[in-house]
Amino acid sequence: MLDRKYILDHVDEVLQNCERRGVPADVTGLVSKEKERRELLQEVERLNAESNATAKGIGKASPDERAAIVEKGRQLRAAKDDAQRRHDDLEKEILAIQLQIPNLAHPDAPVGHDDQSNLEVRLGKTPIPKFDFKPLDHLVLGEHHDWIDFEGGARTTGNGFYFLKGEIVLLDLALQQFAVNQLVQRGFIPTMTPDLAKDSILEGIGFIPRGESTQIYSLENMDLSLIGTAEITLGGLYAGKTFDESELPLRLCGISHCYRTEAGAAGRASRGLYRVHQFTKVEMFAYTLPEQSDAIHQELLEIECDLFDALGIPYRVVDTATGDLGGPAYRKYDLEAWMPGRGEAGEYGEVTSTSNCTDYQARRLNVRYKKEGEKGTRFVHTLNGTAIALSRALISVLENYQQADKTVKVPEALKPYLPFEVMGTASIL
RNA sequence: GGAGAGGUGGCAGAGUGGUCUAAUGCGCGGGUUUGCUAAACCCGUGAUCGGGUAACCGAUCCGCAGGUUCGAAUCCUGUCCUCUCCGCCA
Repeated sequence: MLDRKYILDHVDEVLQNCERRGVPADVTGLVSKEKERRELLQEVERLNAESNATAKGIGKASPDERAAIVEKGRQLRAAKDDAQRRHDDLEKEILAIQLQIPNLAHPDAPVGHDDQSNLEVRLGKTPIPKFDFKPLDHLVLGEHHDWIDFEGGARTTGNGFYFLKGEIVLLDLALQQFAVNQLVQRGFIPTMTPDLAKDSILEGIGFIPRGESTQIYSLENMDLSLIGTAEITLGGLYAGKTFDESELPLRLCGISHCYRTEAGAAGRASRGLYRVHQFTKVEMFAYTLPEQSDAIHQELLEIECDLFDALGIPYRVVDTATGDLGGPAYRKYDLEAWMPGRGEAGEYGEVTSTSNCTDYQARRLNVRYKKEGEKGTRFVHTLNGTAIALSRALISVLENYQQADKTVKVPEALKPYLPFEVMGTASIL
């Protein structure tokens, strides 16, 4: 959510931003309603002040005077209630518009209406592998070794759910440990978060938990939903808090399951583990001072690059175009890993994403900081980034490290966490 | 899940319908006194929103949301959280 004063003072900029991001919002409606609301607010306050003054002297009034005062108070209250009601209705309408207005975009973010305008900004250290055989996709490999069982998932839970079995489970855990260890070394506080969160927290982060096209599973008769990412719980963790300046930046990482309905997202590009209803993710999250957020955003990106460089997986980094940013992000980078089994001859597929949400989420969740010697409090900035999203990381490892005999080598960086160096030889399982 | 107790300013803690729209203490800031520090004494001490060039003025805030009343920290309803005990359970 943008600051209301800022919107009023920068109408043209906000309108242009909505247009560039392809997010329609009735900004001019907000401006006129807000003007009307402020007039009503003054009316309410005037009536309140008068009412306060009227009630004050009643203690030492004679019975006649008392009756007059009560009658006057009654009238004032009726007038106030009426003005207040009109004010509150207006406030609701304004807030509804305000919540639709997306965050501003970083001036360097590429302008464009969709992901076609995303800008490739760099490549990973690992070159795209050359195979002297036709590489398979992860699903073929996974079914061959009985590592991935979508049939079992469908039987027990439904289409889009799966079991991991055998060596791939150890690979999954190794990736988690690798990522968490790297992050702890860099000063991130490791957390395991709830997999459920209140709808109000989801909304604060920028998700819409209920309704037709929601991507969120929610529980019946409760205001709880399954989280789509630990960003939700890590952002909710300090909702309502005022940090001391010295506590920031605060770096957290969270391990959680992630649940997504993926409504209307079926298709060939979603084969196998690429788009599933449940996966595990190690997520980075940071609360920062406003002046720190750009640098921390670069830091999160560097970490994501370092992790995939260390894993020996080729990737490219794209700077996300305005039209593909969604609501909360001010700037977003995606890492797209090379997936040799994807498409006809390999394609890049998104494996991580890091966003600087500036104060957009903090304003909704009311997360502030106080600066020594400064009056008042201001909103923190929040950032998030994927360290490792397990399902897609598994795809990139299986497909890039596969060998002609369908076995899969273990990335050097994961060897400390695994009791084998090659998967699929049936040596230990 | 059941029973009970409680949530008040940075902290502690009083206040159970109108002389205070929050006492008092601690903490914090300033001052007086004073070799220095300390003590003592005096003054001050929040947030949010709105109006005003400004000094300043007004409104709101006692977990949160409603309600009763001319008037609510105080009464009523709902709800969240904390603590104690019981039950259940990995």
